[in-house]
Amino acid sequence: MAERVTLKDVAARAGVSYQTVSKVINGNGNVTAETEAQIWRAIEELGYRVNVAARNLRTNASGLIGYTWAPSPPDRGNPILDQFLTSVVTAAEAHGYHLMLFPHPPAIEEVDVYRQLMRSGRVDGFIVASTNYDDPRIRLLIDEAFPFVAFGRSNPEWDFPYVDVDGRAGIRLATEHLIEQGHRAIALLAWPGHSRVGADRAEGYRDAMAAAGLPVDPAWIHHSESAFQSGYAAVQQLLNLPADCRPTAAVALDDTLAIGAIRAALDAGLRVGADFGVTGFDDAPGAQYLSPPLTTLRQPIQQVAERLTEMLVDSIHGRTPSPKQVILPPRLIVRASSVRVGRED
Amino acid sequence: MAERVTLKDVAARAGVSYQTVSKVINGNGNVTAETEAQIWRAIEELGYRVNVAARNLRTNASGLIGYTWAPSPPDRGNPILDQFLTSVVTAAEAHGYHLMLFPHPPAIEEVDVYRQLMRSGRVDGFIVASTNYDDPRIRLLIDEAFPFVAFGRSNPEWDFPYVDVDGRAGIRLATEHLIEQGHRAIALLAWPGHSRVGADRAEGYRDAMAAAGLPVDPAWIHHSESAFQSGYAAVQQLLNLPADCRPTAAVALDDTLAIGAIRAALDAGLRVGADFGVTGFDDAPGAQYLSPPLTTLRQPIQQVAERLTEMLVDSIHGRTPSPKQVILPPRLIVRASSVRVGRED
DNA sequence: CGATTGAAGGCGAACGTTCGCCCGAACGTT
DNA sequence: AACGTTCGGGCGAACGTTCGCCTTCAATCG
Repeated sequence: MAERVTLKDVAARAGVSYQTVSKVINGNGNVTAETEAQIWRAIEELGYRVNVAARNLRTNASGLIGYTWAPSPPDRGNPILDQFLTSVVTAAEAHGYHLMLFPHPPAIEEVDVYRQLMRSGRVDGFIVASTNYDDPRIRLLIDEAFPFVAFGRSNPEWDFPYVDVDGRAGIRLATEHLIEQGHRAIALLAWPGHSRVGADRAEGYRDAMAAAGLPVDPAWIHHSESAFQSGYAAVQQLLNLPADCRPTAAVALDDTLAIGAIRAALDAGLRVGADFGVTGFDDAPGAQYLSPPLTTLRQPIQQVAERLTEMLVDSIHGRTPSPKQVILPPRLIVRASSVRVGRED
Repeated sequence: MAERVTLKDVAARAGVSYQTVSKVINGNGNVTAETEAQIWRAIEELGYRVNVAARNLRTNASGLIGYTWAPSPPDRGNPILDQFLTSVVTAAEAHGYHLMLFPHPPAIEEVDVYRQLMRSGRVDGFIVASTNYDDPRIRLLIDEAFPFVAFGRSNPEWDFPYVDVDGRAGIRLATEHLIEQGHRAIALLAWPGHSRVGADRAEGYRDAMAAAGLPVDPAWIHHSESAFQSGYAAVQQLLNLPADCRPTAAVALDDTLAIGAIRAALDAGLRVGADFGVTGFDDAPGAQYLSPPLTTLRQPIQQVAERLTEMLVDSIHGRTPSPKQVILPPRLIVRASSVRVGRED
């Protein structure tokens, strides 16, 4: 257990007052180049590091950004958590911040946990993910005027800083791509319930179909949990439709559904790509190694993370981030699952 | 921006000194049930939360556990980071700690970053992952007597607390399983270089082969980067061996290699499972949805995380964790990629 | 040549806790 | 009746910073 080196120790060695050392470290204060050099030397020699607890107390800040995320079911990891966290942590450090994780609270205690973290001064700001309509966390943070940035949108009438990926444009791209491949009857594997993200992505499908003048048969739209089994079951049903309204392709709102869809099509004896097109969303690791490799949408996670961090740091420092809202486009990654090679139509 | 509520405010309302309030909150101090109730009421009414910066300064602790991890290449996510972090964060909170992430430092600055974090008092302890022989981080932390727990082993002569998964036993299980399926010529898809984990796992393969009295042809052992392409290339080469020494199965040290191996076998016209057995390691999300589903080893991540956290908290509080070293067995998950159905041999 | 200015750095105070020690009252013991 | 003990709670101090203001001294100016 090493002895703690404080400002006073450094000051004694450099022959100045300890407050002057503080000034040098923080870049304020007028000091000759000579004394400054002496101070830095003393710091070096003693291996001094500022005591963050003391600094935090004095400056009333913590240097921490709070983040939590909904744990995914064990059979289905969060495909982008790794990348996301890496990017956020790196970007945060560049601004002198660190990321503090806290457990995902049950919905009932949700706002309480946020309130406690802010009241106790444990974090300077939040990154709020998995947003939804009427999100109570966002409501709270707006009301308390506490710094935060959301990864995802919420109620349009609420004015708060967020970064989001344009799921609607993404799914539109995927749908257009399938149309281009000659598909006319295209199914949609969507999510259940009233999810902000799900609704947004689904719009992209309708956009593309409408723009191409293609009718949408209600039987083509499946709402189900994001799970392999759901995707599988959905496509099984779709393939049982009468031939005149049987879809030849499916746009899935996420990769997991898409993988189930592929398997169902293969099991039905279809060649995925040539006979039945499938697209996903997320570009989960391994999507490229499926057979056939999955066409999907890749989110610009690193950019998202960087923007989120910059905007949050601005908010923490009392600056309004500009722009206050950012929407980034995903990129369509075309692989074999959606491509008809040498088709005749 | 809400006014900060301090101990003094609570004390004034409850009609006691602020130090008494502190005592009540921390569970020390002798107070009548009556005054205690009054104090708690005042806390409730004012919505008081302790100021962690002040507490940290006084107690010389931060309530934070530091963690970093090597970011995985974009095409291959960390299959277990999500689960691991969820488990650690939850376990830590149960002990009053939070997890602080910091960017993975380049090897050159590695120990410096750890040193700074400890000197500045930003964290009370570390969880050190991806350990290796002669790991400089472990050396540093032992030397400085700073609390930490490793996820993984290092030099056997170093005595420090760790939790590890028994990769050797795991790979042995996988190999034995393949032998049981009738395989005699079994290849090993191993990692390059001098990796602690890689060496350990590879031992399990030799164990099983030796125990079954099976010879190991050096041509069966491939060392390469953990990547789809490596697994693919390795199996291509293996299948080109003369028939009398051509392996009929492969044990891979991780799922990524295994997936490459499966594809190579399929592309060579073999039925994976029946003609050519493959096993992986990690049970990556999606491994069960491959075709064929992948036989693999699942690490008891949640247990690992819980043990790590308990042990670290013990260390932080100056208690020697007991046991000081924990090795947990992985579980073999048998799926179709390694099973010969109705084979005749 | 005295007054003014600006740079260099010292100094006191405060941030909100926790910790150890003290004190008075009440009680029981010899 | 004098004494020790325990209980309930007060009080001063300290943790290591940062911040604003003050002092000193030399250089500049009218």
